[in-house]
Amino acid sequence: MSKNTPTVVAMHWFRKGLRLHDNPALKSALEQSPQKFFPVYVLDGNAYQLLRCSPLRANFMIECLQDLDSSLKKLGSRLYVLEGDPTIVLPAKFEEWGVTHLSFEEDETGEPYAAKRDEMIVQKAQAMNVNLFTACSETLYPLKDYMKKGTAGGKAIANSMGSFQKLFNSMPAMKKVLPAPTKDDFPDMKEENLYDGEFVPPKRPTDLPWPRGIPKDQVEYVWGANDCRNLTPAVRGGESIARKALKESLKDSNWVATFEKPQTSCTSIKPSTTALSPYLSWGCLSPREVWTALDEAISKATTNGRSKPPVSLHGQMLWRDFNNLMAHDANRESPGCWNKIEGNKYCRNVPWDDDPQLLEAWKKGQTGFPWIDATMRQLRQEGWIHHLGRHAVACFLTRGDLWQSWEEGAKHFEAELLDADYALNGFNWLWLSCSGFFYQYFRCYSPITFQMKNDPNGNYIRKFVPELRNVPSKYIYCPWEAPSGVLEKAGVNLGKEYPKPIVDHLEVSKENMNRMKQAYDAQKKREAERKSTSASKKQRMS
DNA sequence: GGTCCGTTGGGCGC
DNA sequence: GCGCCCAACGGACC
Repeated sequence: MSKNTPTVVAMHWFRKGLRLHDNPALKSALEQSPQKFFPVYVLDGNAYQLLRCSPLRANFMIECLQDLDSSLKKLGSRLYVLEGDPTIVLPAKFEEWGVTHLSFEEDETGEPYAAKRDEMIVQKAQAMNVNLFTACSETLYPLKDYMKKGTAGGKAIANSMGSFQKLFNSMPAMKKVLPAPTKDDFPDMKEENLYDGEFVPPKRPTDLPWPRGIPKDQVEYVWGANDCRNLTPAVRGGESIARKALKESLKDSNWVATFEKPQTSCTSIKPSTTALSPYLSWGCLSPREVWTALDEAISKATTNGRSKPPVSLHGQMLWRDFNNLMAHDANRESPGCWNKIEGNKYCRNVPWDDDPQLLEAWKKGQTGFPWIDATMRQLRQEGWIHHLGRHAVACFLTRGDLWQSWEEGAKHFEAELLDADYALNGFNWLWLSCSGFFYQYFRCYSPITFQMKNDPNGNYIRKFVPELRNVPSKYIYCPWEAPSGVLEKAGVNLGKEYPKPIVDHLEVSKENMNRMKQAYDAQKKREAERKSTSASKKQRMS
């Protein structure tokens, strides 16, 4: 290196996108041929991913960071884990390490914490003459590209799956999947620059920072040393294990080619779907790589049958992009509205009740409806539930039975699901509560009969609600209908070992349909009034 | 204003 | 396992 060559010190900032494969921002930073390279992750207790975060989720994140660190070490590098507010911690490191180039994957959904954070970092980096390299690799296409194409000529952006599919099919060829960097791509860092023993990734949830400015007794989840001891995560975190899982789940090419989501089971003990969603939401897997892997698997299939979007596996990837696009569009007009009722243009305002006891019973799996409770307990136990199970419990909490706000349900899912995803979670809660995108509120999931035909023996309930494991199949979905002798023999006193149903499903679901109709009518009225006011305003002005 | 559609409802009869 | 009705939503398109 000649004396006059300025030193290139690059930093790649991992946030989501916790992977080395198909990581275009990481690649572009390495392409600057840096003399020093710092892959960093910032643990911020106030980040939305940590603020309300179950022990299983915290543990999953730690596994992702540990894996990233060990993969980087194999390439002669390592992960530098910092702690605090990134907008303060990172500029300090720019200074200390002499950073000249910063790369990161863009967050396009407009999630408020990320949006504010990135705006601030970009400002500070520019002020400090740090060159920025960003890339969109969270979705199959950049959301801004969908927006551009989908609103050309003053069109409204696609807001149904059908119209989104048309938009998707009109997009140009997808970007190629990038290989992971190799040892040669990394600079030789002198030992003193590796900061051995410093900035090490957390090993257990208790190593994670607390939210700042929130008293400990008001933090919803306290990460104790033994919190994960009795829990059994559905999947383990990290890019390495994610790549194995991808290969494994797509090896039966006929299964991949004929996959139809509604035909999969939500009462099977092991996931009947790919269960790759946690890897996509944390970015351990690249969506484009999954898409390509699906193409490859299907090309090897020997059956004639081919499932199609929206129910096929490709279709599941499309749903993901569509949901991200909707979150992006909603937040573009009203920042941070996506997981809220207020100000969300895609959300109808339904006057939900606010009953903490009902909400708590739902969260704990103590509603007295065995299948609902089993599903909610699987969520707590494993951090994952089948999509249709999510439908049923979401319907139950909101328009179906308990009439509680979907915002509360969404918060709980965000905290407990390993695959919690800002865009997808918001979309599905809007959908299930009939607040947006889906409006057929007279189609209501039965908390009793919906799964009877798929799991007549109630094995799923027996696993997750062990109090009921000896109840005969005939009554396993509705123990309150069993003669007392039958329950006694099974060792269950309703109201003691297991609760009586907290509502009368037939009664409240009927009632709630009427409330839904009233809410819709009220919304129509409000809209008509708004229209006539704005029309008369216009008239007055002219 | 009419018609058709919307990833995965429930219940009945056949 | 399929077709049909239940009572009836909004939105796109004509």
